[in-house]
Amino acid sequence: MEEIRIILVDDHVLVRDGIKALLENEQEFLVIDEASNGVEALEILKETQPDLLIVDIRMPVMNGIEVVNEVNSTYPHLKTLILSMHDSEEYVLNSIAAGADGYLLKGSSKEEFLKALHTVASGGKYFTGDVSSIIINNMMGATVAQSKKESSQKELPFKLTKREKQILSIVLQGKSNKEVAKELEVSKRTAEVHRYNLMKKLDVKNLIELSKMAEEYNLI
Amino acid sequence: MEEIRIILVDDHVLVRDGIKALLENEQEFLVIDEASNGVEALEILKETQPDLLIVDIRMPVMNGIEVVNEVNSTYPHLKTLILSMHDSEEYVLNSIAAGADGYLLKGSSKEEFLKALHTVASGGKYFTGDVSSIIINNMMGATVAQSKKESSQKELPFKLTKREKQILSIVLQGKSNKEVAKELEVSKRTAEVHRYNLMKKLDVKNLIELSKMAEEYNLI
DNA sequence: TTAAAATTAAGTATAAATACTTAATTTTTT
DNA sequence: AAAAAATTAAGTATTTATACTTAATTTTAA
Repeated sequence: MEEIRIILVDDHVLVRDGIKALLENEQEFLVIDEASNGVEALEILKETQPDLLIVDIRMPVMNGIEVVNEVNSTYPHLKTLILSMHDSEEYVLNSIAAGADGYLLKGSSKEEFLKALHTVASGGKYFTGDVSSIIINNMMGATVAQSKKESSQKELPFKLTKREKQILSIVLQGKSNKEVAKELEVSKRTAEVHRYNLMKKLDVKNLIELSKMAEEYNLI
Repeated sequence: MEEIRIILVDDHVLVRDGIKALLENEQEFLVIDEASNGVEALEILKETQPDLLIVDIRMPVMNGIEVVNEVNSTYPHLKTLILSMHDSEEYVLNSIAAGADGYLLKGSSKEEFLKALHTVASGGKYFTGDVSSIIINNMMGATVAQSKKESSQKELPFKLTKREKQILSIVLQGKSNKEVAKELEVSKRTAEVHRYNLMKKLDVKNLIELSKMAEEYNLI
């Protein structure tokens, strides 16, 4: 196995030196260059392409997340590991969105650091367990949603009749009363009344509010 | 601070004994009971309620994920930490869906184990970095989507003018042409024309389609 | 088996949106 | 400075939605 070529990007010399010292004992990693800010890093990348970039978030001129973003669109195969002092939601989520392959806190142990490097270098992701609250909560809110607390859906402060739900679902397809009427084989006036009644029940005064309301309470 | 009361759920005596031995040296944790499968665990919970459950996934009679699921709907405040031999996608994702607060591999270090316990006990989530590939990849597919490969947004097959975008955003708040006109201090007829033009550009024929389109191309 | 609720649909009136066209001003780009 | 694009707004006609009320049937629940 060839060694993994690394570029360090951090504005503190001490941090870079520390990491270099640490990696000197590991023959599978080779620090080939270093930069003290994002712009410098991108300059280096024009000439030398490493396998992995270890990037600090907070840096002058161009921060780590911007670097990752840029790297990701320009050199898609280059791996990026964020090394941050902070576990803020903003940093973590933006790192993921930017396409970072890993996220470590500077307080991590040497063992975890090396494990993260190996994982990321071999195509995996490594986000320290310390930031999993952020990731999982974001994931839950976005996709799986509830599960803890109340796993049932929001209680409706109103009750639609069966027919009204039918009309609602057709209305939410963008159909007019005339079209609703044709589809359900009733008079246009009937469709109008149902629509009128259900909008009154839901206390909305236009289609936009209606569709939001329907989504919120996942009617239909 | 009171000690954290724990119940161990694992079908291997040796594993339970190992964890007990490990936690005996930590005065903030107290193993109050143990079970060798899910059903047994739920039986115990009817009488004693701990703060935290450490659960193995593979168990006879009732597996760990089912236990977590059940615990989550019956005792929502009880924390659950999955201890697994495996980092399969199925296990990890199902654990999250079931509402587990943490996920550790049995190969974890003592330090990580204790950190995970503390994090979970205090209301956080702790998913070991070893499983972050799974979580992040799933997250990307589900929510953030692209970022690697093509990080740009969908190309618009049409171009709205600045004014049209303004009108659009107000229209999407459910406002009528009259209201749009008042807000932008133009005549109602002007608002009508803008609305007409933008709906034609977007090739939609009602508000529902318009709001879907706006969401899809994240206009506004 | 009644009473209550739901479905149907008409009447009446007003407001709003749709579907254009034409065209005078501004603003922006070349 | 000229051409192109954007903003403004009027005209005209038709369709659709809103805002009710009243009321005849059906269906459902007590």
